[in-house]
Amino acid sequence: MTPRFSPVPAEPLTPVPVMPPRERILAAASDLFYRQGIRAVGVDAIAETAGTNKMTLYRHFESKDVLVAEYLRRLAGKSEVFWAHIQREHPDSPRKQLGSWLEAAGRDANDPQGRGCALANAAVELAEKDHPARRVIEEHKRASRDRLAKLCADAGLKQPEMLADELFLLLEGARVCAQSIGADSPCCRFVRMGEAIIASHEK
Amino acid sequence: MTPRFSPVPAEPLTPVPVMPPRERILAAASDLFYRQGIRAVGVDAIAETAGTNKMTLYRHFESKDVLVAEYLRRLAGKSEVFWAHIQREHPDSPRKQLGSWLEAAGRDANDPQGRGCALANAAVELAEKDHPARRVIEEHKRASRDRLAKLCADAGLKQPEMLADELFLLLEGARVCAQSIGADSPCCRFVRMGEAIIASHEK
DNA sequence: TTGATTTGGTACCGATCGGTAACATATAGG
DNA sequence: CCTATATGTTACCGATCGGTACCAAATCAA
Repeated sequence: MTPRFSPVPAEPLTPVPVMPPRERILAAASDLFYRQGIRAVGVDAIAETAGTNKMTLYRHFESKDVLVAEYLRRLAGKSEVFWAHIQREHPDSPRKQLGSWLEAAGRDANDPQGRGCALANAAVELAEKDHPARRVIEEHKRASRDRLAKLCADAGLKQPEMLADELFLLLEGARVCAQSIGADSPCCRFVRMGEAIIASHEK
Repeated sequence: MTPRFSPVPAEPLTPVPVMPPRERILAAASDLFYRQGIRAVGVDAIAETAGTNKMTLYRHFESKDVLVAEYLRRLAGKSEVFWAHIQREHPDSPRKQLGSWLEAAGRDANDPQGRGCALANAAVELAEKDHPARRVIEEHKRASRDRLAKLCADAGLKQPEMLADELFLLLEGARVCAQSIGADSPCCRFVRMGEAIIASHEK
């Protein structure tokens, strides 16, 4: 059944200017890398999901590895935004900031769709210690832990460095635990544990 | 330079009966999977490392996925042996058993060659929720946490269930943190943190 | 010694991997 | 309008992936 008339020019699905290819690729990569794992996702799949092709992908990212690094860098950036947010939320109460952090972390660790921390997962998947992503991962993790330590100190809690380490590892553990044990796992009690640990550092 | 004489028959490198192929394959897979990651290692590499070939590998394991599952099952078995060990070490002092656990966990989390918990890493790498390895992982993690809870209860500590969750997540966190942050990371202080948390549950 | 079972070796399968060449098309700026 | 730049399309590269067919050599039990 061949068309007898020239087809009506199809209107673009989104009349507003669509995201530029680079952003679409990054968005597609974010989704696929996080949900399926970095090594499990090929560049073809990313290009297709982004509604483009492999050539355009390689015009914007010189290799899959630097795409991975950029994917993680963006996530680290969102984390910065989050820290700024809780600071703006309670400008003069480090204690409440810590509460916000704990609550958000708990939400994050208990997200049924979640697959833990993308940065930590990447560190597990990318064993090569010279992978371009590793710098991003280490810097982000170190910065997160240090921010937390500053918060604990500002909140006037006892042994703030140790408290920060405890809370940091508790969260890292909860996020990886959510992937190994499914439902009804220790990470369901994350917030309560965090509160108990904080309480044990009260003066 | 062609050989002028027929070569002396090479003696086997190990005169004693060598490990059977199945064990060699499992040993090779353990080493490679743990150090490089499961998805990063192909069956060819495993067979070659095991000093055999792909055909023999597939005669003993119907697929790479069941080889992975068996690799993890063995590790879970070694964990059972460890629990039996610390129980035999201090038969009538749950408190000392907990001390042994903490010390061993600390050694494990701070091993510079280590790459964290192989079971947890596998959970991160194998996102497919119907992968044969996932049952092994979940059962092992759940059993570990429950053993720890029993130990905390027997040791007569306050809120043993919560304490077990805290220590469990602390260890999970330390092992994943060792991979993301390199040296000088919170997991260096793992044992001290564990002791502090235990102390906060003292009656 | 015979016969059955277990290995090793090699070549191969289709699929996919990361990455590129070449060319056509669209878009935008002057 | 012309030109430069960004994007789309297609086909391809060599390498590797997980998995198998086939046969020879070794091993072992009877």
